[in-house]
Amino acid sequence: MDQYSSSLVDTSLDLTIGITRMRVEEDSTTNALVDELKRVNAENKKLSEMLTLMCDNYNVVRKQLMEYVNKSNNTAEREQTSPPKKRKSPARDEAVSSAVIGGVSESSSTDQDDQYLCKKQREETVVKEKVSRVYYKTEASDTTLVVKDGYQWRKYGQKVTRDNPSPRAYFKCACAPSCAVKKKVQRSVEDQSVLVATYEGEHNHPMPSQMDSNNGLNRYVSLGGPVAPAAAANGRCSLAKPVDLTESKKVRSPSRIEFPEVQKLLVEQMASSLTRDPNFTAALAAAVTGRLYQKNQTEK
DNA sequence: CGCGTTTGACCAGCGC
DNA sequence: GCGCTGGTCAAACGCG
Repeated sequence: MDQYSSSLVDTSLDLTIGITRMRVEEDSTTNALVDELKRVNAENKKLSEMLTLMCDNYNVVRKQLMEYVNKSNNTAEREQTSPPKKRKSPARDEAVSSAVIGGVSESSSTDQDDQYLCKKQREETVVKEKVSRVYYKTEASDTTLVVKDGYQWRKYGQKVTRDNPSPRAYFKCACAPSCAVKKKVQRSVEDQSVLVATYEGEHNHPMPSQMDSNNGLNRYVSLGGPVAPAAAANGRCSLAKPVDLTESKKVRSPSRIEFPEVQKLLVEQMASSLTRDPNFTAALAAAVTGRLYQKNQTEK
């Protein structure tokens, strides 16, 4: 019996030792996981800081762009002394403020553009109307030239232009002639799923309907500009209704970017835009690997 | 039948 | 001056 008891004690001791060892191993594994988690968190924090820095830089650049555009508009308005010509210069020499929708941004300037700008620099720039360009990301299967920007439009023409195989549609605000805003919609040459809408003029009436701002096919974020259509909404503008300029200003004001949800959307769009840019991803990968390499070197 | 869209014709600016 | 091109007009057409 004593022998049995002693073997039982030995077995229980072995078990205790085994459990303790397992716990120690488990603890070390947990510690290793916690360390790894801390390391990943630190990396995430660094990346987050980088992104924040990029956001700050982006905001600074955007602010400078807006100031430049406003300055150009003011200068052009002062210089606007000659009678308006019916046919305008290409949109490139106009004060164009752009927006980014669905992660598609305005393409960078080409050599042709540079030549054009050099040529144009010698000429006096006359801006007749405020022009903004908005990019709408659509479904690739969607072949219509309709963008849901919250205003009611009447199509009055369609034309195939020389530089783009896809047709360009011409729209007038349905409130015309009281509102003389026009827009041109054409698919992007680079990406057929992107609709490029060029707005000319400024609505002198509030948006017919502002319902369900995120329900539409097209998601959009405006960087500000003379005409800033809100997202997907349908409705007919009423000529009988008095024009509510305060509401109109509320709708068009660039300050709406300060709304948290819009700001969040802006960040999402920007992040999406950046991650789609191979140059950016390459630069980001280089930065991350560089930091990891640096960290490994310091640990050794 | 009314309204919106389509589409060919026409107009006017621009470059050669 | 002529041709090219973008922009607009308006009759024809389709849909509800």
